Order: sequence, then structure tokens, then C-alpha cells
Amino acid sequence: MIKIAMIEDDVELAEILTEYLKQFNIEVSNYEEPFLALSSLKLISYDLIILDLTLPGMDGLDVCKAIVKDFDIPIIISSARSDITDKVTALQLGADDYLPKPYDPRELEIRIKTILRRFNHTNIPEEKIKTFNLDIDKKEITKNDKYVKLTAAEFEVLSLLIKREGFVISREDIFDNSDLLNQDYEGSGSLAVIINRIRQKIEDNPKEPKYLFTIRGMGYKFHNE
Amino acid sequence: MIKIAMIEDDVELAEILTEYLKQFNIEVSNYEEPFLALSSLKLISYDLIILDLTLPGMDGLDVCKAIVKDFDIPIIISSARSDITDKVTALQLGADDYLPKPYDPRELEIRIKTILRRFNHTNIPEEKIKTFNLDIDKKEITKNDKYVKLTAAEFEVLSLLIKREGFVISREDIFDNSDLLNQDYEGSGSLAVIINRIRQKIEDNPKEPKYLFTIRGMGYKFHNE
DNA sequence: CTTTTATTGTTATATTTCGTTAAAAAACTA
DNA sequence: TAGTTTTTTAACGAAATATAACAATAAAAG
Repeated sequence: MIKIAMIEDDVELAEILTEYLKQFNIEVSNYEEPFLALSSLKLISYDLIILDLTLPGMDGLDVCKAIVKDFDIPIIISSARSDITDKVTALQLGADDYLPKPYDPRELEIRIKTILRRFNHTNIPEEKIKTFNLDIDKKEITKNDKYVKLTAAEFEVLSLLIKREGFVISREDIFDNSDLLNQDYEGSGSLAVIINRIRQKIEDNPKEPKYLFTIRGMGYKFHNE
Repeated sequence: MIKIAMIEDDVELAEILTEYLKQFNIEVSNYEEPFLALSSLKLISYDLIILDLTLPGMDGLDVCKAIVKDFDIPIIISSARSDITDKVTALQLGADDYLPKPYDPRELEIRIKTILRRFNHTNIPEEKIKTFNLDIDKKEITKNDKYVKLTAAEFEVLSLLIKREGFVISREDIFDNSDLLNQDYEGSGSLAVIINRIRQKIEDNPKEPKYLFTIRGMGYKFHNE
């Protein structure tokens, strides 16, 4: 689990990003107030900071400076200011990356992973030893580098499970994150059928799953090892 | 996937090239600001740099010098300046190639491939083991070095699939990338017909495709192995 | 200029696929 | 054991795709 502190006054944006990053086991705590953030940095250990430069009534660069001074933690600057000097200054101050707004959340995800990998070389396992790998662009999932042929709905469900590997995903969550599945999930066993079909395709012995577990009363959980 | 950093202040040109190179699994990140590019080189590992010499308010050759000094990465210089000394200087500085503007994107693609092959001898697989080969100039496609006779429309569709090999291509995408096909694709099965005709020509058993797959609800996908 | 041939788009029909439903079986809880 | 939840299974039907036959058009040949 990666923990991130976000300093962002646009609450709506912060929520969107928090929601998006949750998919990848990234937990975001947002602070609208930079000084509050600075205080809590002393208490809670985060892996990374995302700092918005365009904060109301203060210069984000000063905040950046303060963080660099007191903490050894990677910083990603996000800013709506198109001022080029900002970028240079921020990077000179010790920020690790600079993202001009608006940006694609996926871009942010990639930058986070890249920076963290660089920062603590060994920490992020990275999709290596994993049995299952997900290639979003190619829309394909591989099990031990072997292509698993899935239908659209099966792919949607399984990719969500892989993305949230290790966590229990409620049925509701799955439907919320799917465009394909009929949203009137209530009282419908259709998901169970899809899960069952996925098991047929990925488990050696579908009766005794090694990867896709049912957590009774809660949902499903995926182990990728 | 080949990753390239482009340093180019003409955003429009950069976008065109980015779009074009995407076809060949080449991902381009453009930096309008050379110093920003230099900073990000430390963070992100690119396979190659395309550097525009005619940057506003600074000498691109200095940027080139800075890159060569700190990074072991091939550089292609692109320049609108017709000054011959520039070319010589650039190459002396350690640039790997020099392209005078304006140039054909295809030219750029070839240079990129050539340089990368030279640079890391083993890394780029190169179209060797591939069953299908596409020669854009000759407008011909070969299967195991044997010429496949296709109609114009079939060629357009199949070449797109080959270029984006491994990725799912939506029907919409195919029509967008075609001049020949009737644009009113909606509700028309004409593409399915073309796909079927292609299968008859390239598959051993069209009923069970080994190359041209249907991804239901998504589009088509081509495997070239 | 007419005839032939090839190509492409259209339509209609056949086929396959896949999500849903429903009902039964199995697993768990109390 | 009874009652609930989850899984399995089979069958259905709608939608997506494939196929075949034809029409329209363009290109080539005579």
C-alpha cells in the first residue's frame, strides 16, 4: 500500500484523484491547508507528496521549500500556472517532477510509480513475479506470460480485481466500476456467473481457487502470486 | 514500446509526430522547455531524444552539449536552419543524426529505428520473426515473404492492424484511419465483410483465425507471430 | 463505346457468443 | 437441523459478428 499526501485546495479534483488512485493500492490523504500538511508529515509517514502550486493566499514554492528542508520525501508538483520559471524553480528546489494541469490521472499514476521506484530502489515490487499481468492498452491479461482469452465483461471484472489485488472488493464496487455490466445488480446472480467463468479460465482447479477467493458476505479478493 | 523525448517548441509539429509515431509503438513525450527536458531525463528513462535546434531564445547546440555530457542516450537533431556548419557541429558534439526540416515523418521513423538498432544491438527485436511484413512504400503485404494479393480497402484495413499489432483496434478507429471506406460506418456490416475477405486470404482456416481475432464488443486484434 | 472484369458496399440470413435468468446443488451459519 | 448465502449448471435470447448473394460502381479490355 502506497500512502500519499496531497496538498490541493480544489477539493473536487482531490476526490477524483483519490478515487482513481485507490484502484492501484494508492491511498491519498488530502490537505487543503499546507501548514496542516506540514504538521502531519511529522506524525504520519507518507511515501510521496503531491503539491499544488496554485494555493490561495500563499506561494506553493515556499511550501515546497519547507518540505524539502525538513523531510526526505519525493515531491510531485502540480500546477495550473503556465509560468515556465515555476517549473525550473520547483525542480531546482528539489521537487522530483512537475505536472502541468490539467493532466490525465493515468499520467499521474505513472509518474508516482516511476518516482517511487527510483526513490527506494527495492521497495516497489513491480509487476515481475506476479502470475497475472494486466496490459490496459492491449486490453489483455496474461497468466505466466500466457494470454488469457476473456470476454469483455470478464475482462472488466478481472482487471479490477487485479488492480486492487489483495483487497476485498464488494459486488457493489465491481458494478460501480463497470460500464458493461447491468447496473441493476441487486438480486442478480449474474456476477457470480462471471466470476465462475473467470475461475474456469484462470484456476487450475476452479473448485479450490488459488487466486480468486470469495469472502463470504463481503465480496471477492484476488491473490496474485 | 520505445520511449522518446522530443524537445520541440512547435507544438503542432510535435503533436503530428507524436500521433504518427504512436502507430509504431513509439511513445513520444514532448518538452517545449529544454531545461525541463533535462530535468526529466533524470527521472524518466527514454530510448532516444529528438532535439530541435531552432529553439526560441537559446542555442539548441548548447542543449545538445548538456545532454551528451550527462546522459548516454542517442540524439537526433532536427533543424530548420540550413546552415551546414550546424550539422557538422551537432555531429561533432555527439549527436547521432541530423534531419533538416521539413522532413517526412516516415523518414524520422526509419532513422529512429536505425539508430536504436545501432545503439543497443540486441534490444530492438526488429521485423524478423514476424509472419506478416508491411511495406508501406510498395503498398504490399507479405506472409512468410510471400506476396498477399489484396484489394485497396483490404490493404488499408490490414496494414493498420499490422501497424498496431497486439492492440485492440475499434471499428471506429479503422474507419477514422481510412480514406477509402465509406465513413457512414454506423450500422453497416461492410467492415465485417472486409475482415472476412482478409481472413479468407491470410488465414489457413478462416473459421479459426490464428492472426486476425475478433474481440467482441471492442474490435479486432492482430497477432503477428 | 461496349463488354468484361474486379472491387466495394448493401442487404439478408445464418451463426456464434455471452450476459442473464432461474433453478438446483453445495457450503456455510446458527 | 433449518435457514441463508454462494456456487454451479443449463437454457434462453438478444446482440454481435460472419457469411453469402447481389447490386452498384469503377477499372480494364476489347
